[in-house]
Amino acid sequence: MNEQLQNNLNDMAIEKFQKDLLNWFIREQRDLPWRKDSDPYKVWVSEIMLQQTRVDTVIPYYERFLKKFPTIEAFADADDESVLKIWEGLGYYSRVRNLHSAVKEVVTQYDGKVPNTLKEISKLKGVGPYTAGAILSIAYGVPEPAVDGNVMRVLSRILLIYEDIAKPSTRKIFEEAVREIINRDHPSYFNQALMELGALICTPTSPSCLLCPVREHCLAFSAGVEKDLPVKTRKKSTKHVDLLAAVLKTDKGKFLIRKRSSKGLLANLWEFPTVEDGEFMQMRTALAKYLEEEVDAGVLLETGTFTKVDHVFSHLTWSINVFAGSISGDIEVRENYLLVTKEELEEYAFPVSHQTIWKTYKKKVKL
DNA sequence: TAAACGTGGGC
DNA sequence: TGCCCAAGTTT
Repeated sequence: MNEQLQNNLNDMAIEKFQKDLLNWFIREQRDLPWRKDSDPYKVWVSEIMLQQTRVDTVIPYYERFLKKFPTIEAFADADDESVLKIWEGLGYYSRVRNLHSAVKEVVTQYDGKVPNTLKEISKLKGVGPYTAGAILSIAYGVPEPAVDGNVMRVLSRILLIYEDIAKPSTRKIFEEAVREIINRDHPSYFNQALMELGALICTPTSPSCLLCPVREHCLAFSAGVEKDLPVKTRKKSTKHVDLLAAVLKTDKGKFLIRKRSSKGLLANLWEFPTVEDGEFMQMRTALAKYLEEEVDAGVLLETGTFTKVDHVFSHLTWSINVFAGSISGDIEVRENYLLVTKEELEEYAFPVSHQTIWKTYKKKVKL
């Protein structure tokens, strides 16, 4: 450990810090659905949902999820389509694929009991260092660090740490610090209190230092540099992709949808047939011809696009121009395609961009 | 290590 | 509008 950091830790009144922090947490913590009990399965589900996702967004998903899958066995038995559907709109869909896979492993290999050791729990898919520490401390009372973005922000200020928190290697520095200051009698409260402080008081911009229960321990506050911390380099800008999509209806009123690849972006979700808007595909007739080959049937697209959907991901943006059209003839769709009624369509999981396409289609085109 | 991986909210 | 941010993990 860096010598300056070690000195700062040595100078810290750790017991007083713990007491101030824990008392504040017990008094001020939010009433959140995953704080009603410490069932390891429920803690696990909540921690996966909360990765890179706001509390307000997670709450309704968490409630729905546990209503549908109340026990670890119930979730283990779920089929892949319903698993994806309940995650629809939450983003980072590999989270739920990994969670499902890991839960099945726990049920078969650990008799349904979530492992309580760092070594075993860390082997589970989707359980990284943060989530491992969170489950161990919150569900089992094990004094492991659970270092997330909140903890790095809070401790960078309290301990005056100028390491770049955008770098993967930096997390270890904060884990070492937490190992020195964690309250070993109440690791669950301690870890949650650090995160809660980051969420409510020690916020990224304009922290509420005058309300902070541990400001007397905060080196950044003493030095008046709390707004300069944490140090975080920013990522580069996103790429742009132009797409063409088609909402196609048969004369029997069914719609053509397609399952995305099991790898990469939005894996396994469903979408309206889409192509990149390259040199060959920029014309409506070229798109129709392409679709005809895909479904081996006649495809007729309307003249103009009925909507344009712009969607921003964390690492790229899509601009989708969307046509409405019809399919006719003896339709034999390929493996990953499906013809469904409008009611059936709603049972499948779509990315938000294609939900938007569907809503617009229903509103201004035919339904 | 850097990049991929979603979405919605705040300013 | 555009950029940053939110209880990260995988490759």
